[in-house]
Amino acid sequence: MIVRAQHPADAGQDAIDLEHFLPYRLSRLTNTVSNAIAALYRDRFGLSIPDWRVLAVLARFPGSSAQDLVSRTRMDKVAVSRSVARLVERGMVNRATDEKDRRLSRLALSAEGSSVYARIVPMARDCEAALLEDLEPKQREALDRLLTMLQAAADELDGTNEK
Amino acid sequence: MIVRAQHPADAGQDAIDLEHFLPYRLSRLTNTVSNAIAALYRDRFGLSIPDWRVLAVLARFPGSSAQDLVSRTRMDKVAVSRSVARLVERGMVNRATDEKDRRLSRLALSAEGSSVYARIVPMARDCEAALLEDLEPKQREALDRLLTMLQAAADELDGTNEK
DNA sequence: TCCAGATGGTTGCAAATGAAACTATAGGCT
DNA sequence: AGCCTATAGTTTCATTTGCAACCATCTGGA
Repeated sequence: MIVRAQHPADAGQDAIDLEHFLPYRLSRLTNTVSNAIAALYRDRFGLSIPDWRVLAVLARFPGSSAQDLVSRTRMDKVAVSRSVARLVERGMVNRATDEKDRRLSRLALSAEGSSVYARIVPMARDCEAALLEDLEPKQREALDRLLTMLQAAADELDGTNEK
Repeated sequence: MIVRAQHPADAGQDAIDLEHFLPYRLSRLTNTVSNAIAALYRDRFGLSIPDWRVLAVLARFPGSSAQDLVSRTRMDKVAVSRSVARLVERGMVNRATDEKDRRLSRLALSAEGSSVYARIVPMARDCEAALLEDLEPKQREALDRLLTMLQAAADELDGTNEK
């Protein structure tokens, strides 16, 4: 059934059109991308996005502590703790207590973890490539700069609202 | 305490640096922005972001059905149902059963809802303005185009992965 | 040495989210 | 009319998430 189209209220400057509202557009884009990618990791490897992020950091920075993961991924420390627990449980990550400071664990990919990671990387790259496919090199540079600036502005926003 | 920096693994092309990985950057940016905005709505008006989205659509398209809200906001229909229930409960939205098709409700802002909406709009605009502050007009246009292209590519991705 | 406060990490609980089942109404087909 | 399927919307349940409280360990100063 076709739902009758509604007449836009003529609210002029006093209304916001979500379709053109930057935060909404960002949110929609991110959700679409994240869902597509999450499906990929989940279906093939039973990994969530947080899991994948942990793997990615450990591949690049073996021996990271949970705290290192928090700062590198910007994930919540609880999310990190749980991802790590899952991955250790599944034999993808090895955990060893640091001898110097017994509060922290040194984490690294196991052979199994490295193997899974190596199989995911091309998929992740393909995803990114598909997103950027229609952008010319100049546009990609522009995107890079814009994202950096927006993130800085957002950090600012977040900081000032906080109190 | 300063955590000892880890040596990046020299994995060359086989590793992904999250900091430069587009889906991750998008996700991070969106989270930062959403959190900042959510805090704003929540603290002042006890509204969640889904609530705010429903208000925004109803302000522009009074008489929308729940289904209209779903297609306009891209929210899940369950989320819409719950937001609407909350807002009706709190007297911000009026619900009336459509006479022609008694399955659907016609929704609209109440006076109270309009008033809250009117008070939020400037805050939302300020947020957006703060994000765009440092961008020149040309850059804003570029951003607009890029977001449109990325969303199209992401929709594509989502569609192809689906099966 | 010993205590107070800071830091690393986990656990418990409550709220948010999503998929699927369910109710109610509509509309087409025989 | 009587049935079958589709649509609108809600409810239920299981999973995810985030905050806060918590335990263990470390560090610096009296």
